[in-house]
Amino acid sequence: MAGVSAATVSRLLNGTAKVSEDKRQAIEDAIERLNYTPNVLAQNLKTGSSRTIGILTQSLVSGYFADAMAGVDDALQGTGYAPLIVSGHWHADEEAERIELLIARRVDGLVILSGRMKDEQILKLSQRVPIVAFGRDLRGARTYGFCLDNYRGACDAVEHLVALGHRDIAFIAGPPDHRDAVARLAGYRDTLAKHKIRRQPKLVAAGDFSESGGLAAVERLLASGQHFSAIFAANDLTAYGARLALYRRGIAVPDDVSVVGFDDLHSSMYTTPPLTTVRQPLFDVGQRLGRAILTMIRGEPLELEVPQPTLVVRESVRAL
Amino acid sequence: MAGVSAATVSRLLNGTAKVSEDKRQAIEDAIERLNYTPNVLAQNLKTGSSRTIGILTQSLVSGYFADAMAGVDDALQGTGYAPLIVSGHWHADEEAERIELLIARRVDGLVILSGRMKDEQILKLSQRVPIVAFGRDLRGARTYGFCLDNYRGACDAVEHLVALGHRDIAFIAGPPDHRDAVARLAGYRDTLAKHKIRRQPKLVAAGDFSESGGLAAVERLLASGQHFSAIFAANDLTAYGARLALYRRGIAVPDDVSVVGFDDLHSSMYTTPPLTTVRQPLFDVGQRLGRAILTMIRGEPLELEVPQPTLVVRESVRAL
DNA sequence: TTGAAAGCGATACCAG
DNA sequence: CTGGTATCGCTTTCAA
Repeated sequence: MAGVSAATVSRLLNGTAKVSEDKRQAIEDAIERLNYTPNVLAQNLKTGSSRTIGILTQSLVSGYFADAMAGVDDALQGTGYAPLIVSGHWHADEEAERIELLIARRVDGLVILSGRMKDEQILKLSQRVPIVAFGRDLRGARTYGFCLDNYRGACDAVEHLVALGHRDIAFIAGPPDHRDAVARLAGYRDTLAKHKIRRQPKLVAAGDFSESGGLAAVERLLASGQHFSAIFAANDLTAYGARLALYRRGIAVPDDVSVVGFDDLHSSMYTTPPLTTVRQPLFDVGQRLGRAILTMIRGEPLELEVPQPTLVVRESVRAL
Repeated sequence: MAGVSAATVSRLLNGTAKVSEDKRQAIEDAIERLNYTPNVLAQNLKTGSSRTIGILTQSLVSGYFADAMAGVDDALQGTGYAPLIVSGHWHADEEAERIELLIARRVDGLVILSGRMKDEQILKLSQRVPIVAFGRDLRGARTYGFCLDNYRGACDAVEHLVALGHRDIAFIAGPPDHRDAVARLAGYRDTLAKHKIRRQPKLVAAGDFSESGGLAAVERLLASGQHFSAIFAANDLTAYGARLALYRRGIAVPDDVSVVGFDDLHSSMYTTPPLTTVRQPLFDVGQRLGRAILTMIRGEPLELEVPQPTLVVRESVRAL
């Protein structure tokens, strides 16, 4: 329609070579009139790149993962890359399956958020596609993975409680097979030990990173008869559940019992009282992941510094 | 490697025609050894279908949209279609831009969750790709859009309050340019009128569907000196903010003031007290959207019934 | 600066 | 049942 060859159109659109002014005009007119959009699929087939980044999350409805995904999305914005998001639902098999789906679609890179797959599996996958991961320590030619320092975050939380005079501090744990949960428990234990606070096994209750788990844990804690002036919950959701259990028993927060969470979900700013918690900068993490995978795809060396969790003091803790 | 033509491999993989047992074996061996995965991009180019469904959301971090997305994802599961998610951030221009990106990637269908684009724009877009939308009433050859009955949901909420003896009911509105927000306000007004409760303009405070908006609204409400025994918030986030504002003033919920929300986010089950609210079955909506777009792609006629919002009574309201 | 032509990896029609 | 061949829409030499 513009009276030129396809090659010329391609060159104009990609800026691959100079195109004379009159042809440029003609081409742009035709594009306008035809409502033409290049077929990315054909481009991909030719170039071998889909300009798509696969994101494997574990949940589409979790505020925790959502923040990280938003960060990745933000980093991809304006780069010509689009995110293809799939969820593994915390199930190794499903994760592997969804990743195959991404690879079949020829994603140029993969961002993996947590999960239960083995590190070796990921390493093997990285032969097929560059990968950056969050929630695991990975280093390789086409792989990079990092964690936040959950141990230190937990230490900070407990230090805070201890500094305010708390000695009987209960802990509601996360899933024992989750590395972050384990690190947080270790931080709790070690900090108590550091301050020579006697360990009371009854003060550690099992949880599962969910509100209902936190609620049930507090009921067990209360039933055990063991005294505690503060609760450190393995994550914010757990803290929400704990807070509700306390409310049901008429136990005031923070007047009767102090509560500290972990993650700093958006909503933690608006709980009653606003929750003191350890902030994980997930959006920031997501951005770094997004930028990292792009750098890796370009074949440039990547230098990443890992952000730190920080204690956010709000109103759910009081001094004893 | 299997000593057969590409055509035969294609036939085997797609079950398009019978393939003799020995060749089948040879092909499968080769696939195994080569770690071969069909290049979906090339398939797409040939078939003209990307086996991808574009989802336009407005926020990656909102529990409201997350539920709907999870529903779509669930409906797509096992169908061979994968979701490509982009966010418009409540900005018409950005929405249009992100949709172009999806179309350039040749998505086979589009799921649009809310947004600020004009219906006409969407109708025009539907010439290029089939579209199902949530949050707008659309009917067309390759378009289908529906809303939940926000008006009725709001009526139910206010009826509940009135039935329990509340007369001075404050309302915290949503963005005035948001159709759901408008419908909820209308439901509030009409229900009061129906019960011959005098309209008190001071009892309607502006909000923006966010926690901070709810918090500020309650402060203004309190400052106005106008008495109210209950607050109906245009959405749950607003209710959270309202609840915190009340807490800061030492006003108990529900003893001093009752609070009702709208949406029924997950976390509303664990606020203190658990929030009475109007439930929008977003996951269900997402599933229907996912199934609908698939039906539409197959060219089958679609018959959709729209689910209803329902009042979920929890503990943030008391009888007067 | 431009066009012709080859080719990316599949599918589908046509013979046989 | 199977192979050859054209084709999908684009990018990229190679010549002109």
